[in-house]
Amino acid sequence: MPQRKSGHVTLLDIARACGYSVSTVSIVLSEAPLSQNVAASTREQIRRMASQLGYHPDAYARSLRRRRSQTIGVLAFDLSDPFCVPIMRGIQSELQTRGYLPLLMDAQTQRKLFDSYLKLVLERRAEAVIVIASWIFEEANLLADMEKNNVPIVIVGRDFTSRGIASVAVDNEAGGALAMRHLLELGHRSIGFVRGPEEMFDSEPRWQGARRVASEAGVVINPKLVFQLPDLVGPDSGFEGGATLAKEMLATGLNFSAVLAFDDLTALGVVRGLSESGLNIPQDCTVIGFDDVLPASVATPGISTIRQPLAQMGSIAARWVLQAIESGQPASANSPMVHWAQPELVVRGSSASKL
Amino acid sequence: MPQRKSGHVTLLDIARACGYSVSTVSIVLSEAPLSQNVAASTREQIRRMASQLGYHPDAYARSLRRRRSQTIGVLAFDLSDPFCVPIMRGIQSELQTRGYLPLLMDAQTQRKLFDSYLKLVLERRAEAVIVIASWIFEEANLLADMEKNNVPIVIVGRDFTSRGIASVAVDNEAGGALAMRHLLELGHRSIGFVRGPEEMFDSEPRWQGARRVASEAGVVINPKLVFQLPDLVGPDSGFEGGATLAKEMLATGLNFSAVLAFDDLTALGVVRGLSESGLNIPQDCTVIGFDDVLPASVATPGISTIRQPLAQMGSIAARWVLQAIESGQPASANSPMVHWAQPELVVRGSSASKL
DNA sequence: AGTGCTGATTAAAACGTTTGAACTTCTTGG
DNA sequence: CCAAGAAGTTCAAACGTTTTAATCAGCACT
Repeated sequence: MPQRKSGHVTLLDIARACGYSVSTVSIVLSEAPLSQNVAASTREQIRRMASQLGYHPDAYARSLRRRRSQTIGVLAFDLSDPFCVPIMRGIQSELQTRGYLPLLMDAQTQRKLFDSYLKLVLERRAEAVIVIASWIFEEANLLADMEKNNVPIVIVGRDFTSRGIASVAVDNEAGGALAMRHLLELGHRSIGFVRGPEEMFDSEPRWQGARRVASEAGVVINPKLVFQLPDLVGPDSGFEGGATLAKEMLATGLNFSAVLAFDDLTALGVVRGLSESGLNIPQDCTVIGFDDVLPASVATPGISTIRQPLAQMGSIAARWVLQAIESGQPASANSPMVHWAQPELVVRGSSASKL
Repeated sequence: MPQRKSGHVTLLDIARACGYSVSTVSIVLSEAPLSQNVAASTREQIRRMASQLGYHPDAYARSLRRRRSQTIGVLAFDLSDPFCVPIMRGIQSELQTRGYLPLLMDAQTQRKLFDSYLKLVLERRAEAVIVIASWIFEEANLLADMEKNNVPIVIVGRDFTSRGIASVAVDNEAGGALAMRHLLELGHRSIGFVRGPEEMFDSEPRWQGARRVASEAGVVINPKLVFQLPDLVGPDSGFEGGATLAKEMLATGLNFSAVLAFDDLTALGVVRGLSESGLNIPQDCTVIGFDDVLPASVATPGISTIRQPLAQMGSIAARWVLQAIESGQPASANSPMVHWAQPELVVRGSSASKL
C-alpha cells in the first residue's frame, strides 16, 4: 500500500507503480479513442494495478479539464410532498442511461434555501436544471440568473411557458373532466366541491374541466356547495382544510351525494370531516381526489382519484434538458415547449353509485 | 458582456476587467485571511465587477485545489419510503449550517444502483457517507471499499455496529414496549400480532419489547394470534400483507380486541382487511402501527403509532460524520458508536378501550 | 539511403482555483 | 541614512485530469 499524501490514489501513483507515463495510464483508464493503440499487455497491466490500488478517477479534476460536469441540477421545492419522488425517479432513470448525475436538492418549501441552491447549481456547473414545482412558487429571477449563464431549464408540475420556461405539467382540465364524468356516471347530481387555494395554479383548470363536463351534461352546480381551501401554510394543510370545509359543507344543510376534492390530501381531509360528523364513506357520500399519492391508496376505503403519470413527466423533462444540452440551445429556444401529460381515472372504495 | 469561450466567467475575466492580478481577485472573492491587507477600494471594485459579470466560483477548480469537496454522500436505499425524507431533512439542515453539501442519491431498492452510487461517492470525493437503510439490505463490501479510502460512514435506520459501522437507530425494543403498554392500558388482553418479515431487522426487537411488557403484566400471548409478514417484494407490500394476515387472523375464529402491527403500512393493511370483513375500527378492534409516516395520520381513523424521531436521527448522523471528518478519525474509531433514538407513542383514532 | 508509415508511448499545456513566498513601496524609529 | 516592518500586490506552483502534438523505434517500399 503506497503512502499517499492526500488520501486518494492518482494516475501518477499508478504510472509510477507500473512504469508508464501518466498520459498512457489516463488513456487506458478513461478508455479514450487512443487506447486502441496501446499494447494489450500494457492495458492489462495498468488496469490490474488500478484496481489493485483501488483507484477512482477524481471527478473534480476530470470535470475541470473536460469542461463538462455531466451533472443536472434537480431542484425540488418540497421533497416531503409524495408527489416529488416519482418525478425524480423518472428523471433519474432517464439521466442515468445517458451518464448524467442528478444533483438532488430539497428546498424544504423555503424560498431562501431555494435561492441558495440555485447559486449552488451554478457553482457546481450543472449543465441544466430541472425544477420540480410541487407547490406554489414564483421565481422570476430564477429565469434571470440561469438564462444569463445559459443553463437550460425545464420546470415540471407547473406551466411556466408564460415566463419563457419549458414546462411539463399534467392536463388539469382533462383531469377535472375525468373526475366529474366519473361522478356523473355513478349517478350523482348534487355534488360538493373543494377547490384548491387561490395561489395554487392547478386549481382553476381542474375546476374548469369539472364545470365544463357538468354543463355539457346539463347538470347545474350549486354555488353554495363550492368551497375553496385557504392559502396553504404547510404542505399538508390541505388535509386540515378538507376536514374543516367538509363540516362547513354539511352545515349548509344542503343535500349532496359526492364531493370532488382538489387533491388527495384534501380528499382524505374531507373523508375525515364527514366521518367525524357521522357519515359513512362511500355509502353516504362519494369522495374523489387528484394525484394518486400513496396515502390515497392505503387508506380505507381507498380514495378514488385522478392519477398523474409522474414518472413519465420526469423522464420527459430529463429528455428535454439533455436535448437542450446537446443542441446547445436553451430549452426555451424560440417559443418554450410545453407537454401536457394525460391523467387517468383510478376507481377505489370511496366511489359508490347514487342509489 | 465579455466574450467567454467556455460559457462561464472566471477569475481571469474579472482580473483583466479591473486591472488586478488573478491572485488579488481570488483573495478578495474567497475572503481569504489575506484579504485584510487588500485596500478597501480594491476590494470594493473587484466585488462590484464580479457581481456585474455574474461570477460564480467554479466548485470543481476550487475543490481540486483545496483538496476538500465539502460534500457528504447521502445514500438512501429507497427514497419513496416516506421514512427517508424526514431523516434527510435532519441531515440536510445540520450539514447546511456547517457549509457542507449533501450529495443525495436514491438507490431505488436496487442493489446494482446502490453499488454504482457508492462508486460515484468515491469519485466525487465525498468526505463521508451517510447511508439511510430504510429497508433490508446487506452490504459487507460497502465497508471494504469505503473504509479502504478512509471515508467515514454512518448508517441510520439500522444497527450495523456488529460490522464495525457507526449506527443511529430507533430503540425498537422500547417502541414495542410502548405500543404494548398502550394496548394494555386500554384494557386489551387478547391481542393479535403481525410481526415484520424475517429479513427485517427491526422486527425482532419490537416483538421482544411487546412480549416483555405482556409478560411483566402477566398477560399471556396466544401464539395462534401471532403472524408474520412474508419477505417483502416491494416497499409497500407491507400493506397487502397486513390485509391478508388480518383475514387469516379472523379465520382462526379466536377472539382478539386489538392488533399490534409491525409498521404503519402494515397497520393500514390490517385496517383494510378487518374492514373488508365487516369490522369497524376502532369499535371492534384497536390497531396500532409503528413509524408515524404520513399515511398513518391522514387515514380515517388516524392510526395510533410509535413515532420515530427521524429528523433528530438524521441530524445526529450528520454531526457524527462531521466530527469524524474534523478529527480525521474514521467514525468507527475503536468501537463503533451507536445511538438508540427514543420513540414516542402517538394516540389516534384507531385506539379504543376494551369495553 | 531516404521516405513514409504504423504502432506505442510520452511531454507539455491546459482547465480555474488557492496559497506560500516574494516583491514593491511606504512608513517609522533609531 | 539605514534597518525593519507594514501594506498592497503579484509570481508561480500546485491540485489530478485530458488531449494535442510530438517522439521514437521498427519496418517496408522505392
